[in-house]
Amino acid sequence: MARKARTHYAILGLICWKPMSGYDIKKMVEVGLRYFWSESYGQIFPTLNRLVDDGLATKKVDPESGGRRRQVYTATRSGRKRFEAWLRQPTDLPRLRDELKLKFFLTSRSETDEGVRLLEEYRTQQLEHLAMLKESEVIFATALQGAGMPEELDQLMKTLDWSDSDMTDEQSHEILVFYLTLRSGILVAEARVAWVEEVLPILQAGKLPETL
Amino acid sequence: MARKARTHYAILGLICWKPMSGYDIKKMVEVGLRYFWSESYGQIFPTLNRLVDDGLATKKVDPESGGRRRQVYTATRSGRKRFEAWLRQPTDLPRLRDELKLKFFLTSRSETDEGVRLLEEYRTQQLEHLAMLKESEVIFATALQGAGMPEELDQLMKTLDWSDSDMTDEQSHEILVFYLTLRSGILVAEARVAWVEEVLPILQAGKLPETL
DNA sequence: TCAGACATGTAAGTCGTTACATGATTCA
DNA sequence: TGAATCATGTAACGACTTACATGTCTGA
Repeated sequence: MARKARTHYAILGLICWKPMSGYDIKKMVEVGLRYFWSESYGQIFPTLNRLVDDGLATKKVDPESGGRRRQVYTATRSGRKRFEAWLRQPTDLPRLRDELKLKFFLTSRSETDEGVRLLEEYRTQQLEHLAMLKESEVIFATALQGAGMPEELDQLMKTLDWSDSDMTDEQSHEILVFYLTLRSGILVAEARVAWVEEVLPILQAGKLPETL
Repeated sequence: MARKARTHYAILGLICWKPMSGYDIKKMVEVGLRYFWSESYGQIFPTLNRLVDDGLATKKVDPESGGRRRQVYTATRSGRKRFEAWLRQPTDLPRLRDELKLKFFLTSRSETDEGVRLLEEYRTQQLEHLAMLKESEVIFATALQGAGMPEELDQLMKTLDWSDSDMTDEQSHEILVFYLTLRSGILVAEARVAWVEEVLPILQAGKLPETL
């Protein structure tokens, strides 16, 4: 397998988690993992077939499927081993390429106004993102507090192949993990907003406050 | 130019900021921008020549250079215009692909211990990163408070072609901008550590605290 | 019957890193 | 003289997205 092969392991991990088709994987990523991961069809299908070639997964046609025949992929024993070995390997920090900070830096020889404008754009963007995350947070928290299963989780439930009437401990644990990863997105977005609040007055004053 | 062409604009922006060679750009990125950007030689040199082909930059040999002849690139008028237009375009959110959160999610059907281990690894990693950032913070703050120019800034000073005896207002403004982008890295790293502190006890308890 | 959802896939191109090749100068 | 550093560049690969092509079933 290739150098980092993050996509390979992401997909291998998902089919270890639960046998799935390429389409299921895409749904799963869009509904549940979108706060910290993305995959496109152009990666998913070639990768799945590559996993089969490498003996890490098997493919079989789902006999129950209506529509075009679903190809369901399942991790083999050696696939699981490979996945578990990857889990234990040290994890790189996410790649840093923050376009807005680059723009901000590059305006340092222009008018201060330009930097202020960029910071305000950043704040607006992050606040919108935050609002979206907080909506999801409420949905997950409702489910976790046993106060019913919000409609918005239905699609996720279906992808996970759960019946909506009975929530087992394991399912509730999985919803908890969704919630926890979501919290991380919220804390980071809040930190970015806090950064703007800290930095705007300094930039406008042109210097650090005396009280540092 | 290509779809997003972040690298093109990053490099164009740097030579608008100040005429530089490919080698200077690499240094600049490593010393000053590394908290939010990266570029490799494999991108820098082809991109610089592409900018010349497109009429956005000019190349000339630096007559004063010892060693192998330096090729110094300068933005043309149309290069500057292009760069300024890019600055005003809406900025995408950074791409999300956080490998550790993926691992954390994928362990949700394994033993809780595995998730705990990953969170602790994340905390350690972030704390190390934070310590490094805070060292740099002290260095920049010292310079900004006029308490002398720390040795560690020498390389940066040289890349920016400043003599170390006189710090003009403009130079001090640029150091301020370095400092402000650094603060952003610090706030985000702190938020990630806070996330671990929040999440570890919840994961170990297996449920949200009653007091939510 | 036909729009829309489900489902799988490919081609082309963009984006980015790593490893390597090369050459000149400085200084111990 | 020869190691370190400054400096430029390419080839090969790997990572990822977008747009497109295709096919099947369901239900209005």
